Amino acid sequence: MKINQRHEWSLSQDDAIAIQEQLNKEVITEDKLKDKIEFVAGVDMGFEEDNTVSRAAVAVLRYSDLEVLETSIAYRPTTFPYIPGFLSFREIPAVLDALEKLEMTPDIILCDGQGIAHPRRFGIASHLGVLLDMPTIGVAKSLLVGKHEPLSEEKGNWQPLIYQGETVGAALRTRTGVKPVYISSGHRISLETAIAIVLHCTPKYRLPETTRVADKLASDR
DNA sequence: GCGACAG
DNA sequence: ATCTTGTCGC
Repeated sequence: MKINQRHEWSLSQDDAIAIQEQLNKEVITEDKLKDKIEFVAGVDMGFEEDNTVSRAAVAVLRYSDLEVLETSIAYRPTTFPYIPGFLSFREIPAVLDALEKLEMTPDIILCDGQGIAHPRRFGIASHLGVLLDMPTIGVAKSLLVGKHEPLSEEKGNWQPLIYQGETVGAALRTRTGVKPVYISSGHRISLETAIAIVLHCTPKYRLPETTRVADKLASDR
């Protein structure tokens, strides 16, 4: 798919904050996606050579039956350290490379990490969504900000994730008796729709099939 | 100043 | 994220 760059990536932390505070104004947390989703993509990141090389893997699945349709992998020198709150500056460059290699254009992307459940409401899912102007969902394995009431053990149950008095996402049980996952709108999607889509993509395990497939193809080297 | 802190 | 064996449980 085609990618249009909107800003560079070799930045100071202050510049990164400025970009987050500027681009977060463009985030849309209402449903603005195709009526019928056909293709869902998932991304997985990895690091090699003592973290000097970033690896991004993308998998595109058919939404209806979650069959894998296309995958791609991209390698790129790592240029930004891991700093909580700035994950996108470390991971998105390689992700864009991998997406660019794709023949297909997915209708929505599930990202590892937060969407608007972020100190400046601009986690990696929102950043990627705004850059591509396409729907994205943040699916994180742990919390960056916010808290929530305890949720029951059954799959499908969720509790709003509250941060600074606002609902910024949800703690969602994707599998009975297993640790929840943290969902938040990335871009062009509501929390309710995001939860429904994540549950659809998570028929069996804790994490969506999209990210599991991307995970696997990257480690099967 | 003291903790918390996506991957 | 990554380094790593066996082990508990459905």
